Amino acid sequence: MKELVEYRAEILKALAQPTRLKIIDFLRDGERCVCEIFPAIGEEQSNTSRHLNMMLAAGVLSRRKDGLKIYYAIKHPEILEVMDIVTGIVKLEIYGRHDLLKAM
Amino acid sequence: MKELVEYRAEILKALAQPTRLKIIDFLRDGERCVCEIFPAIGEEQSNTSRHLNMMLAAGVLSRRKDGLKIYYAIKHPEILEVMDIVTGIVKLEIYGRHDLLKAM
DNA sequence: GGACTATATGAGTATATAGTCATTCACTGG
DNA sequence: CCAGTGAATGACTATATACTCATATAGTCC
Repeated sequence: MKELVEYRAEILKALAQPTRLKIIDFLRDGERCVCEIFPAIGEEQSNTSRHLNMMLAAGVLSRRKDGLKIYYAIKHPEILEVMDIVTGIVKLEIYGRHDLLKAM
Repeated sequence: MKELVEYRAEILKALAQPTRLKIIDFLRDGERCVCEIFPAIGEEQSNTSRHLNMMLAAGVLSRRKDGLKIYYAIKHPEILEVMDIVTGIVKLEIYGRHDLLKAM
């Protein structure tokens, strides 16, 4: 039986990867189908599909079928709160480092 | 030069692992030395040290030396907010699954 | 049914990760 | 300086991860 700490790790791990972060960012304003997602983030369809399924399994995304298309959405709005907090921490951290000057 | 999305992933990754979550949980009430941390979480000293250093590098922990001992602490209180939000999501998720009945 | 579109998956590769055991480094007090 | 304690690191192993290319599924429309 899975421990609470493992469930927490699973959710955080589902967020802790650049490609998946791009997907989350892209889904901020609402659900999108795979055919919109993978060109937007610049990844292959197959790779994007795997990441989407992984986040679905972790409970981070939800999925809806509509004919041929499959729409994914952020399942819990709290995920976006987490993202905002982490972005804030990054900004704090960046002023203490010397290797990033862009994308602010 | 590292992208913003990579910094975010780095911080989230530093949190997304059971052993590291145990460390974070243990550091909730304040700084602790390595000699207190590794027995508390039930891991080897060397393994604990690696995780601590990893979280330090990611900007999640801070470190203070005092003689022989090295004290680690959670660097940003926002980290704890993230943890609380994720715990809340896990609890929501668990009621939709069937493989966890404990530790609530 | 057949052509077509959207998504998922199998198989493979290269790299990253978590962990162990043994050793080294850093600091302290006698 | 030496013995002892606390923390970090080297070397290694086993497993997980991200990705690619090719193929398989599932649904649509003629």
